[in-house]
Amino acid sequence: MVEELIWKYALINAYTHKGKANPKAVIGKVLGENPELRPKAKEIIPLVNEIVEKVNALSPEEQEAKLREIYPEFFEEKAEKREEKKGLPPLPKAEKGKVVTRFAPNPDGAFHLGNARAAILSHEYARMYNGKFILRFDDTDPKVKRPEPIFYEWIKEDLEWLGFKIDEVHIASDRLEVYYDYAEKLIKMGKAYVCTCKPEEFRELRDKGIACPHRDEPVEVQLERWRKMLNGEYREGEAVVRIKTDLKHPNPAVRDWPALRIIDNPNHPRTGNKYRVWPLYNFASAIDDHELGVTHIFRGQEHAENETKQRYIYDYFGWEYPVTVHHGRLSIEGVILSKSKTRKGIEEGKYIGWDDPRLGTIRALRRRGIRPEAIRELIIEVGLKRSDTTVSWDNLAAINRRIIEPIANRYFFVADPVPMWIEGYDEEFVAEIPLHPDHPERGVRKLKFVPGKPVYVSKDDMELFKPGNFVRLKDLFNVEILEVSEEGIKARFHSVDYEIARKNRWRMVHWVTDGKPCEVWVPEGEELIIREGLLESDADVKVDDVVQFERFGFVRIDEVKDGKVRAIFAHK
RNA sequence: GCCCGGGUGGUGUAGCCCGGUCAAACAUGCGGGCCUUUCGAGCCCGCGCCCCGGGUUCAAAUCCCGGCCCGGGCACCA
Repeated sequence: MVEELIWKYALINAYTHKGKANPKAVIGKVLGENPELRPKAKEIIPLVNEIVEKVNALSPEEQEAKLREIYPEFFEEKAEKREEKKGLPPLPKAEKGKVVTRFAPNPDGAFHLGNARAAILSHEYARMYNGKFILRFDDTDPKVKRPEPIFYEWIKEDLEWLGFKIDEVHIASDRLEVYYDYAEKLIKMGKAYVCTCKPEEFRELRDKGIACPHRDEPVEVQLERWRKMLNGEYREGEAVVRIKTDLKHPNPAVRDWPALRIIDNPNHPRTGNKYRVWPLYNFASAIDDHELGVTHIFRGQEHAENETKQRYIYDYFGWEYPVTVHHGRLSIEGVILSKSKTRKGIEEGKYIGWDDPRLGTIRALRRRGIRPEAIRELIIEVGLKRSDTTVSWDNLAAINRRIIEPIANRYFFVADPVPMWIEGYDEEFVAEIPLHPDHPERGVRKLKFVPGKPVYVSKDDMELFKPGNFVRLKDLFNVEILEVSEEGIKARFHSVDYEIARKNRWRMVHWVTDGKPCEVWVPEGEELIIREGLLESDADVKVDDVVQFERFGFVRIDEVKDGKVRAIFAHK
């Protein structure tokens, strides 16, 4: 009985590992799959050792035969094994139809790949559970991180471009009265107070764990001061509403944290100077997450401690805190993400705008021809890990390439053109080349060779052009290089057949006769390299097309103006 | 200083809560081959990892203790 079981696992183990079973692995499987045997482990181990020895003495053929005899199912199971378990793990405490998630950016800059992590996870889970996804603009700091009107639009556009279905949009600056109501409630409950200490003085007391003089004053006094905050009797910096917490909390920052403060001339892009009392992030966010029925929050681990603060409010009101998932920061190798760096670079004229191809904003990635699905896939692959991750551009490129490869039509682009004069072929030759090798139905482009006129080849291929070398001009013919000089290359026609080039392993290069001017912007870290060149004249490209310049890379057409083309490099 | 989090192939992640089906998976990368009018793509084969030390256990990537290293937070910012 038990022996037979051991035989089975020992044979499987031997079969899958070159004929030699490992006794430890066999014990593991026997006990792992048959928990009722575990108490008898001491008796089973010697038995396993004995049987493994017998199994290992057999030839692989005998092992397989024996395995087929006692456990033929193994060979069937093997075939149907290997189920992919791609995608995101299930969410704790999530019920179909009841999940509500939100993404709460400050519209003070463009949306970038780093923010996209929280956004995509939130949206993805909302869809996975047939729930609701809310976009809420956290624009409650008119001073330090000032929102700008354009970014409200851009963030929405970018999310939609990513394929989001946004169920609701809320704007914190529209909801100030709501926050005021809750603040007043907390004051009346004795859970919040108006503190008029100087910031440094408060900090000193706080660090010692001592209550400030205003904390324990009666509710009527607090309400009176709250009124003075609202009606302007207190100026900026003179009063702040604090939430009462444990004054001995190990983290001093948690102790009686500030909830609302005064800004004298907010000049807020949406509400102007209508409101002078503004909630701080933790207060507004805590109230809104409850008010809007958010069940699951995804945010960066830098917010992990804010949860401690916010929970005080939830406890005072008897609310249930949403499930939180904190992920690490996401960055991408060689791409600038930081909002402040980006802003500075734009002001200094270093970047051409928020969609400069060197940047990691969603708009910049889009401009380079990165598809939204690729970004989504990347984020899902990175998942929920709490530690920070830096993904390589290669990784994004690999995902993106798989997506655009079938759609991108092919063209010849010659960077830094060099003329090549060819002797020995006196007829016009028109090469017809499919727009996409796998999709002949899309049609062909025509490239013409005219005797007496040079063809242009790329300086990038210069090392192939050595006197005596042979190269094939792709889809045209093979030539022998005769001479290379400042003025260009002299070559002689050799043969038309591709087979000849193939057999001799001659390298293939691209060429054009009369191309149209084309420049490609190639972002390389901090640099933006502009490659000037010629695009085959028959190329009918339109803005937004993602195409492949053969042997150069995938690019997105950024502009077509007066016959001149500008493209932006995505990746090889 | 105080408070969190994390260390799995070259890189990025899964597995850890609940020890055995992990002789560790997936993607990317690298090497080789096949195919191919892109030294591209695709297909096939291969390479390569549980931070260190101790402990518990028949059995540890997984649990416990200690160490090392790396992030993040500690604003009247979000």
